[in-house]
Amino acid sequence: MNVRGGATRAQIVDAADRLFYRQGYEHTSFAAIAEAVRISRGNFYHHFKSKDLILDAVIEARLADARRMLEQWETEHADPGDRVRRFVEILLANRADIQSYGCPVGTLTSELAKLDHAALGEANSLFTLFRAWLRDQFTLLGHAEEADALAMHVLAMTQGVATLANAFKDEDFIRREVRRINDWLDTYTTT
Amino acid sequence: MNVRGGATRAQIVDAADRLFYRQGYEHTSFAAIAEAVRISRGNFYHHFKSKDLILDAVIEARLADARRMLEQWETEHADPGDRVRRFVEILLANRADIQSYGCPVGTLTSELAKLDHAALGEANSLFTLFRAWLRDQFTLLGHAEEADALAMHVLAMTQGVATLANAFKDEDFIRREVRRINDWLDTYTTT
DNA sequence: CAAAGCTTAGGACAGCTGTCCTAGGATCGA
DNA sequence: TCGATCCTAGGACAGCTGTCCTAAGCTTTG
Repeated sequence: MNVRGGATRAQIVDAADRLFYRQGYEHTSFAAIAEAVRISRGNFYHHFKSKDLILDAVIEARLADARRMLEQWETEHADPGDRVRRFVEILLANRADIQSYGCPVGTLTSELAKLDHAALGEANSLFTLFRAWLRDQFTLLGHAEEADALAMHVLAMTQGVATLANAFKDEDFIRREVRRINDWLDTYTTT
Repeated sequence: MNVRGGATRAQIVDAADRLFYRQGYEHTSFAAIAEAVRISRGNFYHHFKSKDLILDAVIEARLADARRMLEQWETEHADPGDRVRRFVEILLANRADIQSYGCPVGTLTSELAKLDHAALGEANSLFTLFRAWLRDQFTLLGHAEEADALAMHVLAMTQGVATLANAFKDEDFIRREVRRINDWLDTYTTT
């Protein structure tokens, strides 16, 4: 593969990622991605034989990013409680995008479920990644038995906040709910 | 308007409602709705000049249904706390649909947001309806000052549960979270 | 009964979709 | 330098989309 070849492919995945997030998977056409990368549709087809394959690549890229992010947090925070807090604070860090487009994981999963798309399982593995990671943190905090339930609860709260923040575009609401989640976390993380 | 005319229109709205919920708005074509109602596309166009107008009618129908439901609850439960519990228990009553297709309000809102669709405001008014109703209940319970924040919190939790139930298709998770929400509600509803 | 209006069917239309083909240009290895 | 491989462009294709038209049937009203 050429030097530029890999770069083009990465650009396609990058543009598709952004467009899928902002406009939805189905609503984003081949032509739109090609235009965003400024290549012809013919060239496009050389890199990805079908739209489904772009989706696969996008999900893989998101998975890789997420893994990198979680590993990063593990080096930055020794305390598992702080790691969970860092996870919840994604809502604040990405509040602008969340208000405009919702959660990238939740909205993709829900769209693919409605489309009955083959890649739904892969998209769900994004949720599974976070779920397992959160479970590990709660286990480290000494709540092994209910760790998975707690992980799911954190996921549910963040998803709910993202959905409503998208609907009402209310930044104060996000801050309030993050504070509430953090207060709740204190119950499980106070030394 | 003929007797059968109104019935056909209602059938169209009904079929569109179901299809929009199960497949998403964009993914549902004129032809699919027409086939579900067993009428020709020409006839279809006589009742609705555009796809957007069907969406408007579907949202209006959902709003009317929701209003009826909330009024019903007000006659059935004298205690505002019980009314809020009844709201949360939608998650259990509709658990099969929620696991398959998510929340009808949340998924529609999030799809229309991505499509940048003109009817997004109308779809959001479904959320607003529930928000205002919940706010009223919390006000009646003596929490006027934080009533709106509590209403939003209930909405957020139910949305989060719906999203994850859809992703993981886990009925135990739904039951667990409903119990958790009810426990939380006890804090605000115990006499 | 007759006219008017409502309802229905079926097909036509342009535009967009994902897919695919061909052919020329760039880059690499020997 | 020369052949092989990769990359790119542009267009063709069938199929589906929402929209619209026309003409025939039906129901209601006078």
